[in-house]
Amino acid sequence: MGDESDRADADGPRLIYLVKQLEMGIRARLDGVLRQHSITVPQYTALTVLEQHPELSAAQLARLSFVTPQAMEGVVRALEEAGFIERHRDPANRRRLVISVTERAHAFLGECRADVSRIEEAAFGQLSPDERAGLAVWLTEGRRALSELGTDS
Amino acid sequence: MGDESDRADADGPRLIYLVKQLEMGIRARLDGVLRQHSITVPQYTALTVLEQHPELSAAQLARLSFVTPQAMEGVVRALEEAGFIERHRDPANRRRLVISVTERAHAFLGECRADVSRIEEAAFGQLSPDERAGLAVWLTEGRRALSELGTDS
DNA sequence: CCAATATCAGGTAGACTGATATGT
DNA sequence: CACATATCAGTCTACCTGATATTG
Repeated sequence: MGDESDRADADGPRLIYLVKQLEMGIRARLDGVLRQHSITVPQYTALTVLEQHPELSAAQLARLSFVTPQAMEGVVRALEEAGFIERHRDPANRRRLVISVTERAHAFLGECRADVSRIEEAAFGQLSPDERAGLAVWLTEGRRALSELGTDS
Repeated sequence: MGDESDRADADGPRLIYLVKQLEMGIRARLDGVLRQHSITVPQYTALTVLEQHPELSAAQLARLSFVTPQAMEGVVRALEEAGFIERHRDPANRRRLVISVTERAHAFLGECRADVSRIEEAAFGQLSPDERAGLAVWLTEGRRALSELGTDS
């Protein structure tokens, strides 16, 4: 049982710290860029997820994002008030409010794309396409593994 | 100029999104674990950085963490009030308040180690030592590249 | 009756900008 | 005087827990 903890010391910082620190750098840069477009980082992140996953409910989006439904409610409401999403009652399950991304949101995301791509290139520009693909696999795999554990221990 | 943005579409989600989503999963799990130890995720993260970088000032820690000095001030003050750090005036530069980690903090971090290691293993347990090392290099490199750009665009 | 969804209410923490005091 | 550091003050967002109504 002492094996993993000893190794964590020997190998220096844990991977989860490195992920966190890299994300802090991304968030700071993204915050500066998105401020000019009058949207927050969580709102923008949620919007991009919604763009790639149509027909999602707020509760499903919350689970994908590892936050409570209440926390996601505030983000989704802000996006709705900004005219970036619309919510319609699901006829099959009338308790579900299905989220759809508006045309305005597509246009908005298009306007942000170049700015966001610059951050992507700043962080990972030195990696080859193969290295980027490998990194994407590991990040995705880590995310999937954590989602299977649930939010509470 | 359309090259990077087109490729971002073709390759699916950007790496910065994957980093962000993985970090959200880590944060949620870490939040649940650290709650039981009565410390927040930013405070714990700052404490581990301070443990590995002695003689840091709050301003330096803020730069390392990609936040403003004012934001880090609140985190550092909480750590100070909890008895995890002490601050002493630097004799060479009397405007600097050098931070040192207390014995109590070392003991506290030791108590958390097993719980945090479980999260690390949950996320990256399927990676080989070589793969972990490679991932660490890319994450560190991305962090370094972003820090050279500064917080504002 | 229980589970899932949406949402209201209240609380805390962390992040920002702006301003100020002090030391180099 | 310019710059770095520390820190006060105000504000906003985002996250949490708890509670409630509705639907399946």
